[in-house]
Amino acid sequence: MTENERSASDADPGMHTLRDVARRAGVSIATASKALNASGRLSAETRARVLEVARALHYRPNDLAHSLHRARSMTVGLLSNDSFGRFAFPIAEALERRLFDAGIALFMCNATDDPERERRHIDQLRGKRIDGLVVTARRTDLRAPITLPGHALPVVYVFSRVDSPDALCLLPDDEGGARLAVEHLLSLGRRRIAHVTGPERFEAVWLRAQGWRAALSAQAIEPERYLTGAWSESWGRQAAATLLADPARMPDALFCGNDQIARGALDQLERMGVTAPDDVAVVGFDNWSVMTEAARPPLTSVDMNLGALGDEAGAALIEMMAGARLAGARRLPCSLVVRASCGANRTTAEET
Amino acid sequence: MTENERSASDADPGMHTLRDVARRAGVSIATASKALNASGRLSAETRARVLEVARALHYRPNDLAHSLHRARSMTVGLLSNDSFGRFAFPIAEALERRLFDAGIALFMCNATDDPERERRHIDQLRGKRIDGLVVTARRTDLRAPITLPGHALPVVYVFSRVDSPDALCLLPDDEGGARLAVEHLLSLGRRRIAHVTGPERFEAVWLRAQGWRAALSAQAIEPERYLTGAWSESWGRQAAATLLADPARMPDALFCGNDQIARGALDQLERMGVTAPDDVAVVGFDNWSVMTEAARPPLTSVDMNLGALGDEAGAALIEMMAGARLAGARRLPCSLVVRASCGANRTTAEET
DNA sequence: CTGAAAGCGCTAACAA
DNA sequence: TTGTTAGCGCTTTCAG
Repeated sequence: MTENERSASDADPGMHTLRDVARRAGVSIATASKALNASGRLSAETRARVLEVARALHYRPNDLAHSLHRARSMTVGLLSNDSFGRFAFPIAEALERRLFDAGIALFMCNATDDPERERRHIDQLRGKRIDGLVVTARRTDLRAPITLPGHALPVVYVFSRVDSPDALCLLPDDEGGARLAVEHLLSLGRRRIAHVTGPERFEAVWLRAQGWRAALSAQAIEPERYLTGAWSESWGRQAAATLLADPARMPDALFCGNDQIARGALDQLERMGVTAPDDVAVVGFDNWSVMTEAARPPLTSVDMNLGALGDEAGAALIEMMAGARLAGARRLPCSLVVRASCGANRTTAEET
Repeated sequence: MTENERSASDADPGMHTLRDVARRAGVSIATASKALNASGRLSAETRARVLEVARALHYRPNDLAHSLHRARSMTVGLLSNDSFGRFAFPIAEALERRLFDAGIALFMCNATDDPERERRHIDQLRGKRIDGLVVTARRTDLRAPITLPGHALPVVYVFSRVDSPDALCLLPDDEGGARLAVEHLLSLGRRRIAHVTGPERFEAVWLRAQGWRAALSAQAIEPERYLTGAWSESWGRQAAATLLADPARMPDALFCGNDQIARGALDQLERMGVTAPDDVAVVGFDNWSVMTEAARPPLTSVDMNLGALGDEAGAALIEMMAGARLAGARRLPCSLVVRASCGANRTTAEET
């Protein structure tokens, strides 16, 4: 009876069970279990025989049965209340890696801002007996907390904010990131630093503006020339044109709310014969390589360290699954990645 | 004994079991099961009582137990051999939606081109007793087939290609998409259509070039001026400069291998005082809105319909899980999304 | 050192 | 119409 008695070419041979292994090794199921889990006391010879058979049969224990027994599924849900876009993705990736390294599998759930869909996803996840849940989004704005009926499940909100004080929310420190950018411009001697950013209904917009104001005020500079618009290149172009229209009030630096705006602004500067960074320095936000590298000159930008955020979310969830009670809103530091657009020729990143 | 006997504020109350429901409704477990599954014959009164209790307790059946019994986990793995980027993501999203609508949950696995990591992921998925597997990638190039030891599991490769003839591979029709683009340019009267594209080691590069050649040859036009380089804007700029250097051989259209190249080319045209689309029409590939909308003029581009690809992958997998034996490489049609850069002022999409 | 038995939560025969 | 029982695959006492 060789190992290919049931070969992969059979029509759905199913997978071997512990019973198969035990039978073929001539031991009881309990013994086989002990051998495979290295638990209990067993003769080396028996253990070796069981392991040998298991390997030959490509035996893989059934996690479903295991989970049923242990009441722990080693499984976590990742719920995005928006399609996983440019922001949610780096987070999801780092999270997945962290959890996988801890032996935890990740269910991918996309609710696309549809409450009914979200409800059904949560129901499905409850059925799967997930041990934890990560909620993420495209924006860091406030959302309604997840309610898990009659069941205290560890939940981490990442790049997503919730009102409840006992919820754990992991967010980028937008304000600190903005301060970092503006302080860098100040250190390079810029004084008339304008801020061009996105729609004011985004929390990130006013946090970043806050950082811009704080950094300027700290140097006794009055923050003025604050323009909000869309998150687009075309808004960046338009804003730059507006800012440069009056030569008497010409800024010497632009801190932009995202990289697209910054790139549009750089474009417009060039069209108007204003050179960056000599005449006007520009700094963006997001450090999105597609933008920073294509911009001319390459764009200095604030990096939200989304990977670190996802990693931290995984670590926090693992702690919570082990019983820790984590709560509150934690803001993780951003970094500034310096490129040519701000007038320094350093290309290294500096951490906060 | 009210429903909040075990409220969410308890320290990990766990979840209620069918036994709890049965006990509280004063029936046997089997009866409760029948009531909840609407199976067997039951008095309406009993059924109602059971359902009422179940609702009050927020009872959710344990899918793990169910799966163990049915030997079907209603669970599928999504394995990306590269981080989910711009291409894998729209696919993943549509796939998730399709599977979720069929009651199937999706495990997210990222192997990041690391074979050892891939192996461990597959092992984990085997343990979870997944009913199917979707393999995806950032590129459509050939990869090694997944091997599932001793177990015939339905596998769909999407945006990812495998040599085996009995593997099902779903891919975009790159060649057809390119033909679509070039035919459109031809229909607008362009004749000297150059092709600027990415590195030749990408399968997509030579497929698209193939389409470009085929469309031209069909009109008895000799395909010439074929330039390969990086997938970047800066390559697009450089290539455009090269193509326009010799006024005697000036092209009247550029078909680009992706949107970044196309955008770079448009940029360069403008810098050289060549107006698009009047002097030179430009068409891109990918229909990546970040690029097409920021480009000036807005960029006409080929859309690979990645969502449709993901949806189709889900549908195919569901069929296979039901016993269908699907195989072979299927190429799904691309569409052309017409914007201003090619000289037409239509803005509607036309399907292949 | 090894095996028999109970049980995780659920479903499906089969009895009553 | 309802209940009893066995079993999905595994782990874990507890006897032998």
